[in-house]
Amino acid sequence: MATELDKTYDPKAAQQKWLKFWEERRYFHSEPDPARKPFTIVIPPPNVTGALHMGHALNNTLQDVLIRWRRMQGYNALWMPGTDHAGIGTQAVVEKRIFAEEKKTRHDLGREELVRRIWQWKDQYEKRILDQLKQMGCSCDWARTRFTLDEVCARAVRETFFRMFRDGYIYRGKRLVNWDAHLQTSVADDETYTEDTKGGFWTFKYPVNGMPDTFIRFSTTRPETMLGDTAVCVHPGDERYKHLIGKTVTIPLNGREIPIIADGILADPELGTGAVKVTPAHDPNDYACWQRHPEIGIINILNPDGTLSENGGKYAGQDRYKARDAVVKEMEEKGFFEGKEDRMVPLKYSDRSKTPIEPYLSDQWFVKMADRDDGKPGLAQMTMDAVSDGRVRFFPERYAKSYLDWLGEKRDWCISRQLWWGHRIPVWKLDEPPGTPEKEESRNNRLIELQSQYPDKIVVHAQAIRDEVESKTKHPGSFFALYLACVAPDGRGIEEELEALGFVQDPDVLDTWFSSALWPHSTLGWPEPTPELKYYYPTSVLVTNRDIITLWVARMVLTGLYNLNEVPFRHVYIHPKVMDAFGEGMSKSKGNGVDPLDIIDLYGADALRYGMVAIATETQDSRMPVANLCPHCGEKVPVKQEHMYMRTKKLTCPKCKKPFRPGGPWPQDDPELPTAKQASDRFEIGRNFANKLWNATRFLLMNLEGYTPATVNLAELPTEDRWIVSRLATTAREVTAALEGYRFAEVARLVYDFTWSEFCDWYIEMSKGRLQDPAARPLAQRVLVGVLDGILRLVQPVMPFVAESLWQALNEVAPERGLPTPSRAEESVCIAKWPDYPAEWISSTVEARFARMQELVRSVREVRNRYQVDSQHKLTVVVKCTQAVMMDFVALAPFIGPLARIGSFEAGPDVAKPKQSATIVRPDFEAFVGLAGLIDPAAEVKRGEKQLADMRKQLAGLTAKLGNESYRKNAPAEVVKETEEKVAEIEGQIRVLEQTLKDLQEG
RNA sequence: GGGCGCUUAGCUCAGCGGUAGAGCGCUCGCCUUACACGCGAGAUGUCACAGGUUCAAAUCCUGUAGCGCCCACCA
Repeated sequence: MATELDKTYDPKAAQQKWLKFWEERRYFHSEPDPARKPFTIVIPPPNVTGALHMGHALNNTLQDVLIRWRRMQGYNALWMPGTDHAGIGTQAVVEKRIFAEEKKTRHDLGREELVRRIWQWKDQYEKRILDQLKQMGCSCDWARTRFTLDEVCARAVRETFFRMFRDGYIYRGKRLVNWDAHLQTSVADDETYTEDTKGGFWTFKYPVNGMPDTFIRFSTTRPETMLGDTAVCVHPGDERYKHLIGKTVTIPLNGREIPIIADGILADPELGTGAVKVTPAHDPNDYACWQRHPEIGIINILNPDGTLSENGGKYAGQDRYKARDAVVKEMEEKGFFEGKEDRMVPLKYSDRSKTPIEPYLSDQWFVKMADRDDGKPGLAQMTMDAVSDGRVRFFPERYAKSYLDWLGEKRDWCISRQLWWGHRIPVWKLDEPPGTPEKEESRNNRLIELQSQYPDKIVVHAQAIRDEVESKTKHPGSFFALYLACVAPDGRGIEEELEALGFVQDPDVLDTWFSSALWPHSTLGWPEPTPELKYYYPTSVLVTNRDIITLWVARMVLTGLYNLNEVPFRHVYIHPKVMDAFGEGMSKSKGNGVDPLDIIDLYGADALRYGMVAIATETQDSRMPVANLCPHCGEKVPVKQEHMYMRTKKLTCPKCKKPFRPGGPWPQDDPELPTAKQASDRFEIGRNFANKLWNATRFLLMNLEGYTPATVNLAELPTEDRWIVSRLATTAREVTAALEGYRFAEVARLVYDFTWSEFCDWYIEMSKGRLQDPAARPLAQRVLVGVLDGILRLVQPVMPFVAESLWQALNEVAPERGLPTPSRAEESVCIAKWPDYPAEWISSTVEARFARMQELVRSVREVRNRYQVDSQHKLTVVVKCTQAVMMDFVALAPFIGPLARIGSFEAGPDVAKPKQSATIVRPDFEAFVGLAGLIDPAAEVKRGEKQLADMRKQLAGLTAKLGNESYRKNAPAEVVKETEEKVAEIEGQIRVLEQTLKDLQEG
């Protein structure tokens, strides 16, 4: 009859089988259906650059748990999948590869060809990433997969840009940006890292004009920027320099005369010489100073490639580092060099090219975040309000602070990147030098015509832009007319018209976050009024990492409010980080990652998922010690700290002495060495748990012969049945509450403990006897099946593969099941109803009674183990307890092993206290276990005395407590009562022990 | 420098006002006919440190130290 299950769970077979099954049945596909409530999550789109790592495993497992749970609850659940084009990252990777393979740069290939190549890369990696997600069991609606650069998303990007441009939120300006001279693009602050680098700290002096032999001394780490100095700055209150303020100095390198100014923010009298050179175009602080003192001017001395521009005078064309040496040499020769100190200086590097960042003045596009001139809240404020007033809630709550603090700075958002891979900025510009009035007029007329012809498709901003660099150097006071025309998404004809007029499209692309920011609505088809958008938006919850609260979460709220006047999601759940064994974040540069696919391979997807859920506690990041499995002999080689910092590329197996390279999601390129797979003990729990579930079900299936579904009467159930039903109902409630509060680790713990420690260790064990008894068997079967049914439902969101395997097996043998009245089980556990058992099932009385039974059993087992009583030996047990307890105890007899006799003091003194016995003293009963011929009275006395001492100590503590007047006065009555009861109990136990010890000593 | 978090059994972590918990590891005994990815029993902790609040503190407050993360800055 029963389906035969193997002895152990085979995750690989299950994964293969059920992935296909789910896909075929389209359980994860969702269509708008106004009759049902939606539950929607949009995936944080993984970058197409890389491989999935543990962070992804965690992030996506948690989303899947929520989606699967809500789906079971009857929600129309949609998990929208997709990937992110990740501008800089992807372009850099592909460029690097092309250079390695073909020795060609992007300039050799040209824009079109490079972009084509990146698309090829994207197609390959997107497929791989989505496949990895599938392997994890993610129940996404794959038919809806989006990509941040696909047509649907592109349209949303252009539409948003157009609206923001039209409304004056997007502007073009000159700003100091982090310039990557190697990739020749600006990079965002978060795309840089700072590293202490060996550098110099030079001190120079400039001669003060009109004051012979007077110099002003200053220090710098970048001497070449002297060429771009436009002032020297001192603190207004600095007595040493007060008399020099307003004077000028001459830069010896180029003879330029620059003022000495006072600025209390820039200059710190405590630091260095107290005087600072000011290079507005190449230092963020100096730039800020220039904004306070615009009269000093600003001079850009760098070209985009990192060489000096014509403003560098005789150094023009030299690389900035060469120029640095040359400048130092010239200053030294001219006698203005005061000394050099070797120093470790913190230097900003580009994360992508690993080259030092240059602060660089360039044209960029910005989104204005500040409050509006008309006093209405600006974009930042609007975005903050959504969280302040609770339209968006953070879990855990404390993360709202990061969000609000960051937005509170209301810093403009630089959205342009000098890349080729991304959404091209939909602005055409005309910035020729001023022409003849006639020419300009005809052009203006044409522009006006265009605007009236396509009123909703084109916005032209004609701005008088003062080019700060030029105005101070070549054409003081002159202005350029600059036309910026933004074209709406479907304005093809207009673009050509503009180009005919001499307009050129801006070559830059948008910051990746600009398109990611639209993700919750762009994926649903916005700006089209699609049924999806109407039905699924706003989404239910966003599950993400704390690192991108500002970069991504805040900006999604911003664009959601701006485009739809509605937040993109109700809840934001921020999960912990997975750290390595030494408490450091996992990253490619540290080489300390773990590949989730290795874990799936070794432990199964269910184990990976269980591990991820168990790790997701509310406050703490989680460490994950890993080992490499030697590819030659399979030996586990633990990863040590030194492996991390050295970024070890080769390890030698301590057992077989053969070399291999360590594993991870980012393995080094080395075809010579075999790569290790990685293991971590932390996933054994999940693997073992899956196996436990498997075998519990296997046991049932072996004992379901003759199973007949029928209603069970709760009131007539034996104690253990009432107990397991009560525990199941309690557990289901607690699991639901934990999920509602995003307390994932608790979910894992609850399900595990109930299944293992209660259902398997006690209930199944107790059912064994009943299953042999034809009278008791049918009921035992019904309750067993009913409880297992509930467990599989509760397990499904976390471990869907094993749950489905067992559900299907159970469906073959017991398709009609459930408590108290059976019904036909759903065809898949994925779409089974989430358990919500009636409150009447829960009985604290029954649970307390059963706890006492457990205590009883454990006590006897303890004695058995202490005296190494073998399984043949028959015990005599005498218990002092009530009739009811006695009945329970008799029922429990099989647990205690063979019994000669069992008796009770209060149920009837039919059994005399055994002569040679071990004593059990427990809160609810006293028992003596007869151990004729086995007992060692001396040992028993010794043990008893120790126990007695402990109890007296405890008693003394409690008595003292009760003697404390403040305690009696202030502590809650029930606490005092509990203490009193405890004291009475211990006193009773002490008496029993004392008597027993006396008996023992007397023989 | 600012913010946030962490410090509990050898390891990884729960607990977050009323007598210290789990998994792994360890000790002892078990191939008990679901499971050795298992069963039963056991040992193991001044809950980082110092103050404070309270009848009562691992739990709340303040400070110190160490670790981590985020943000800012470093002429």
